[in-house]
Amino acid sequence: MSTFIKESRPYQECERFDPLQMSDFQLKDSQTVASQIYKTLRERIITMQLTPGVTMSEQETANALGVSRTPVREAFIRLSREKMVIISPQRRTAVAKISTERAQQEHFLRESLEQAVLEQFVLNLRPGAIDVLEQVIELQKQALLSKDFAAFLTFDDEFHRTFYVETDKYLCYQVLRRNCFDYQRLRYLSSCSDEAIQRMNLEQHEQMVRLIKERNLADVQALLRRHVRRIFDEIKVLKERYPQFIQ
Amino acid sequence: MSTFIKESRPYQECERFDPLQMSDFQLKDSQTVASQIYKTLRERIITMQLTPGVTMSEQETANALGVSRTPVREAFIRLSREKMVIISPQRRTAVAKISTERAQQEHFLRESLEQAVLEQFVLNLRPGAIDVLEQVIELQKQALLSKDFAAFLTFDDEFHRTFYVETDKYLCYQVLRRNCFDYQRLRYLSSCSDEAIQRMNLEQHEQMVRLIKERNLADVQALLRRHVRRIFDEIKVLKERYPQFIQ
DNA sequence: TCTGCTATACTGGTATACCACATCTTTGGC
DNA sequence: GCCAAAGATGTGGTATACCAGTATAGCAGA
Repeated sequence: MSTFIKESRPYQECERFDPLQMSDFQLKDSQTVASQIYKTLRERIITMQLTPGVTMSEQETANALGVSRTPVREAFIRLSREKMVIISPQRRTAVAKISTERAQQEHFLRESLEQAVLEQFVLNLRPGAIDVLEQVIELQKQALLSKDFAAFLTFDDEFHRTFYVETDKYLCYQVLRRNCFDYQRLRYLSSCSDEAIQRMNLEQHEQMVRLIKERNLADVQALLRRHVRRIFDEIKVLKERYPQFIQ
Repeated sequence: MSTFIKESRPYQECERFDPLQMSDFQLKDSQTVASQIYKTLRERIITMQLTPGVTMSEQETANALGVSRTPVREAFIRLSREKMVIISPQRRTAVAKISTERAQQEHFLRESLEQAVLEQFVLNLRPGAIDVLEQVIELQKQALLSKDFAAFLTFDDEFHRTFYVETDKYLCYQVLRRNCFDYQRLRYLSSCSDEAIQRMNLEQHEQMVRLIKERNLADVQALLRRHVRRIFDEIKVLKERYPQFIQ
């Protein structure tokens, strides 16, 4: 029943989170401190700036950010609920390693949901919806040209998000975002390391738009399946390249 | 962008959570206090013992339970992340009303996922899986005979959970549980008030098992669709019966 | 009776202090 | 040199105190 990961290495050898990484953190008045810390840490974990296995202390993070432990703790609790960090009471808190088992189930969830959403999208196509997709693709092209990989992934998300927005399924999209965390990290590892993958991603998006224009539901669903499953062909490669991150 | 619900009534008229309801709460050493409070409140909200709209104070809850505000606050934060309560900073915290919009999207999520899981279940039917389903149905029958409605709903969940367990999709099941909260509350309101609905539920389960035995995927998926959509035929009735709970 | 001001009580957000417990380090015996 | 016991250190969990902002009630003036 215990939820924490037993580390074979002694704690003293565990890599620790370097608080200096947070030096550019600036507090805004418009949100609660806890919420800002949560978002910052989440972003840094997904983009692998905080790598899996790294130990994070509530106290150290609070010191580095110049706030008390309370809001930091609230942020940690949120992260642990979403399995981004593993809290071992009285022991330590660490960034969770990427679980391929988890990523596969997250993928299953995403594929099942997005197939259904895509069906609704194609069957009730709103005038102008295609334009939105094509605009996003244009932004992706520009990001690719300027080699801004982070922006490219943001627009990739935006492309898929459009299906949910247009079919009034935005809450479903949020559930997906909050629960497909290991899948996202794998995707980040994969895309950022290889420009060819991003180009293929872009081509598939363009092909999807063409098929949607033709109202070709069967083919667009098949393409989406291949599109989101791509990451699994690369898991083996990623596992060899980043064995310390993936379990 | 604001997430809190504007109440038209002055706060003084808002119904408040009666701490005496928690008088049977007993602390166990095996879990953290925060976790126990969370589970207790969650259970009471889902089973409508804590009704939508009721105001809950961190301090009052802490007093009633004989603990400090800190673990209570952590429980509240968890609940608010799952949209079970709405925290209005510096104003109040209240049990969220049931949103039909939310329930519909939760239903869409469940239907999309469970259809896919059911397909895997039927295509890779494990010997003994049918037995598990039939055992659960037997338990439901007994609960129905003894008019134990809460137990009936538990076994109903257990029936559907079996599909996820057998197909190694348990993490997907957990995502569903944690995100189909308004759907669950509607189902509770519906089932507990009408024994006929429970009988129909049971019959549909039996029919599903028969179709699964025949490996009749198309019909069992169609039946599942009708099965989980049943609740939506009743929303109008529920909305008239409990206008104060549903928005 | 109505309106607007103000004092007060109360809310949730944050800071701080303390605790039990896991781990690490030192120590003292052989 | 080894190893176990004892103390030191650090962790997350909990309790308490304080803060800024909000709602309420009561009062003052019309």
